[in-house]
Amino acid sequence: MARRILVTSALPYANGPTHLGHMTETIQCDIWVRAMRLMGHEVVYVCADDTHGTPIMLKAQAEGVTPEQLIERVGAERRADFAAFGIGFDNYYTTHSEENRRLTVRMYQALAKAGHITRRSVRQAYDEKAGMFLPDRYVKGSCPICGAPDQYGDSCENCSGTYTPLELVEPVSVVTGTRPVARESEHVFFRLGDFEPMLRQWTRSGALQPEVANKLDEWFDAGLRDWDVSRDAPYFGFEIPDAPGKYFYVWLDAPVGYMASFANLCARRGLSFDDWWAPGSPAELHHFIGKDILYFHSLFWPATLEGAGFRKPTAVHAHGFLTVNGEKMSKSRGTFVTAQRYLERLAPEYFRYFLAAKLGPGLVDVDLNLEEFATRINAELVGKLVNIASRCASFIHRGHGGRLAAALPDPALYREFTDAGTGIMEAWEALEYAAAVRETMALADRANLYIDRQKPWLAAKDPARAGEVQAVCTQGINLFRVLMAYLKPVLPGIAEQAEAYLGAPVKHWRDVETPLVGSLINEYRPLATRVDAAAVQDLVEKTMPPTDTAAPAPPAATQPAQITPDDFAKVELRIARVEAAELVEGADRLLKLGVDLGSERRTIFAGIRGAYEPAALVGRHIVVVANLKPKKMRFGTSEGMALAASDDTGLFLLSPDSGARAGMKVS
RNA sequence: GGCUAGGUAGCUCAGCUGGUUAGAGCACGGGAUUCAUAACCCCGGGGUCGAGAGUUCGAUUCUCUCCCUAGCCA
Repeated sequence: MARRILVTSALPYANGPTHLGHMTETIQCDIWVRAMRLMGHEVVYVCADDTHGTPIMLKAQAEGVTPEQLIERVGAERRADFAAFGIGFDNYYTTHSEENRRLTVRMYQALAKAGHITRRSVRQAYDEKAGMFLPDRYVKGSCPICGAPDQYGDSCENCSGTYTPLELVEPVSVVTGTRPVARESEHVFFRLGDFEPMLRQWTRSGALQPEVANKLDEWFDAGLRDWDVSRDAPYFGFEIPDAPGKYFYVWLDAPVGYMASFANLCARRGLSFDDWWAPGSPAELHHFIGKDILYFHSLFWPATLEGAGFRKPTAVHAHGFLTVNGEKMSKSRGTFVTAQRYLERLAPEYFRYFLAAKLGPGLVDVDLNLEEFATRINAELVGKLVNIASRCASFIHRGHGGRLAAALPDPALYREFTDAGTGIMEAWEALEYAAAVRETMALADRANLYIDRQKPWLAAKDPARAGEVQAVCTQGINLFRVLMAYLKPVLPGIAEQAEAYLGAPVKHWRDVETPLVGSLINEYRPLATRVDAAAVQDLVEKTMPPTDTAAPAPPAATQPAQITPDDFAKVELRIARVEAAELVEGADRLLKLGVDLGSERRTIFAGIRGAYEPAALVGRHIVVVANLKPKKMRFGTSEGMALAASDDTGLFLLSPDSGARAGMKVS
């Protein structure tokens, strides 16, 4: 029976670039969405930028732009990054929207009317110079408990003690560096405790992972406190209707952004909002979140929904963080990998595959070990899976004009593959991604073994056995097709290419229960290529060794290996004339060059924006690598590489002496 | 400190409600093969299943204590 499912991934905060941590979240969610669709369910997948709050306001100030300009820019970057990684949102919206304002106000008023809102005065740190109240994290000072210096205003990293900013010894405002003063202000509170019986029941209803429910018991035991949902001006957010100068705390309107994004989609797609959000709605509501925001999604969110007369989530799926080479993502360690940095080096679906191979339903962190990443892609994805198609394709083409045999020689084996589908799809649904990938790859081993046993390359030497060759390879290609269907949630792009190659789309995973026989298939082109281990290692920045010794690093510590003239001859260098040059929207370092190579025109993206004005390049002759494999980037495909010299003092394009013409070979 | 997870081959992990000589992939050693993107196939070495105690005819699997790791504590 087809289910109706609304899925959300957590709203990324709009204050910085998208990184692989964000991608981990959305990819897990996107795989689930695609899997559920492949099972025939109706799924709507929405997300949005989380745009309100003090950090956004201050960041915009620091950049000299308005908050609206900041979130507009970040939003555009986010959309592009998510699209590049194949995240198939039905809608990616923003919490700074009219729909969100309307729904947040509606929720607040309903809560107030039902008596779940209360007000009282609180004392807070106030920065007189900036004229604003300071969030806890914007006050630093020495820990009042253990005396550790330079601690945030909420808790101590040294002794784990918690306190308020006003208790800090020698407190300092992070905004202005001045000493904050205590000031009273009336705040609006949500009475979370009103919902404790409902929450206790809901958390054990199957909506949460067992370990999460255990965790919540701890919070129940500690007692549910009122939740402060207001902030004083200046604040970037929605003003509270009956409290001028007060704004809704960003965490109140952020999850409402799920509803707002959906409402915005309703208007475009003719869906009924209430069908999905009214109490008792038969539609399911699934939230995917990071474990850091469990508190908001498992307590405040269901309580505010219930109190305001909406349905509650069917499930909240929390996941762990992404670590890189066993360490937290951190700028100082060089392990902070932005989506951009990844996209400039590797194919997005490789990351999707790696994650799927590692992810389970729990809260454990996933480690991106770069060596393992390269191994899994090369050994599993390319060496095992894609290899099945690759090793069969040529036989079907050479002897049989691309036509598959009329029947499978081993229907029982095929049946084993299709029978495995139920279990694999169930694994996707249960978020047991690693298990699903493991089972699929075990089947890939069997497919390779089948081909190895049948040895079509031997039969191919005997014209009388042509039918056998065709049959065996038809079997192999069909086994491959089944496996691609199972991995389609993870590898939507590669799966589509495979479907195009076979001329048979897969809309439902059961579509592959019927084998593909007797039909023509297209010319095989590699569906995935091995990754270069160096490109993978380059994801993390080489961090400078500690400079305690103050000794300068020895120059060129590692000499590249020597090469032969033959090695050099592999590189085709040619003179090119720059015909056009332009800035690339959204890329800080790139220029897009249109170059004349004598016999043809090429587009090349070069990371030289910092050193050259586009206009100054037009008409210049430069040196390019002409036989470089085209590289797909987010902005287009780069069909070569422009050579330039560089070190930390600057970057300089190479030019030939006058007389050289476009297309000339350099050797 | 409290709580939540986890500690199984060099690495990443699988082992459901306790039951024959503890498994897979990668890595490593040997062999075979050449259709395939040095891919694929066969064989092999390698583990006191964190430590100790208990329950049991029998525990990696259950109980307790301890050690270690990660995370959470609004």
